[in-house]
Amino acid sequence: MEYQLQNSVYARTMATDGLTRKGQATRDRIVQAASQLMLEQGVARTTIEDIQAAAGVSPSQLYHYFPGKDALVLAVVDHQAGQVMGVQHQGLNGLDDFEGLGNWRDLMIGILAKVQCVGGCPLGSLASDLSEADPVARVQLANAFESWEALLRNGLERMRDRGELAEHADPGELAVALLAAVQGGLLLSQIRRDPAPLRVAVNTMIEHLRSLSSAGGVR
Amino acid sequence: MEYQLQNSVYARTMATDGLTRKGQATRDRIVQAASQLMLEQGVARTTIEDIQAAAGVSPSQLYHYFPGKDALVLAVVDHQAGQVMGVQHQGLNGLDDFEGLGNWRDLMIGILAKVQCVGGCPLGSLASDLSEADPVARVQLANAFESWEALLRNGLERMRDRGELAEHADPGELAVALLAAVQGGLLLSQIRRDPAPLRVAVNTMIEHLRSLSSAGGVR
DNA sequence: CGAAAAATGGAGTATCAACTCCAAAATTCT
DNA sequence: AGAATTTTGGAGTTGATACTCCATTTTTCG
Repeated sequence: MEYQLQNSVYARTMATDGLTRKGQATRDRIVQAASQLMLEQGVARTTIEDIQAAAGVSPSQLYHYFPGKDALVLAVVDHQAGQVMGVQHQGLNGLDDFEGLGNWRDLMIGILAKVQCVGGCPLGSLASDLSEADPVARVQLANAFESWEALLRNGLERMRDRGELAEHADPGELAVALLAAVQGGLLLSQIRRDPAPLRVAVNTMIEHLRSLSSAGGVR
Repeated sequence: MEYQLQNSVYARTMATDGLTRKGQATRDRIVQAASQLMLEQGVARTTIEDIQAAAGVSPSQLYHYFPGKDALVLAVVDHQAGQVMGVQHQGLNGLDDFEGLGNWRDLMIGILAKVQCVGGCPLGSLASDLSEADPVARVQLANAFESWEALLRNGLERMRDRGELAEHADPGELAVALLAAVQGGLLLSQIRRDPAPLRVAVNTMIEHLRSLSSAGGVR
């Protein structure tokens, strides 16, 4: 089963209907191009002209689908949230043991290596870029991280219910710590151009969870 | 003893001499203003004019001290690295037990709360902002993180030598994980405007270290 | 088919942002 | 003091960038 954003903030914010199939395709092409460029060079450094060229559209087309750059940025945030949550859903869906946790880690490291650590986390980069510049985007990103955290928390709760984690383990706090390890690890990996920091950060958190397993971890 | 950057990359890169006392003051004012603005709104969104206004200098003054924006950005990176390392040195200097680790955590949380989570980590924000846009700045930031990591590693090694950590604990990996927890926690705190994520992320890592204490942690 | 709606092409504009230039004032040094 | 050097003021230039406008083509739908 493919993951899908059921309640796109953007869809709620902005009319997506009244668009023909061709129109949808053009709009998608714009969002796609904008997302990649903004991930690679930052939001402010990405010009409308860059996006036009990459998407192969004219100015009038872009402004036909988006009132301005700000609106396009929100669409990009939405798109990247969907992408990231798709991967996380894939990696965390039905997670209930340490093997699943290892697969999730490997999934992320694989993706990071594939892009050679360029861009870091699409959500994390946008968050850092937009937190102080665009209050609307900040809230939207905060919600995306909330969902991500919930996904982790649910998985950890399943592990606890299943007896893989001790009773006194706090899935809520552990989810936050795990998410922070991922984000911090990705940032360090991005700046060092080396997947190792992400791997070490996540592995260390997994080790911590093991020490909280009902068995008491390896001693 | 006050912490001081002994080998400023900028100092090595750029002549700082031939400057009169007044000149130094003006230059410092520019770097100071640029650092704050770039932290608050990002590098690309901060205009030279913004900086001129905030520092109270004319265009010719700014270009008298810096060949262009890129050079100023490098000076800002250098300045922020010095600021952050100053705090970290203060928090980690002579660290050799869990009490010190708690003080270090409280120091960071206190600073974060003081600015109401705006801007996040000066180094982390610059790293995310410049990693893909400015290769020179990226290397400079990578070096700063390297120093930070070394500071952590040294502290953890002292703890291990002192018997606070088990023999098999790996200070190198734990330092990376701790740094990632700080960075990830700061990012989440910035986007949620709440110091809790940083606190939880760091506390979880400290808990992990406790589970690696020779005593075997609280059970 | 044919009218209405949607999509597109492309030239054009107004503003902003980085940077330049040169003369004048302040400071340093002998 | 006085020459050399550093610092400063501020108008001006060049190019980039977000956005507009309107005519034309394409698609939808009764």
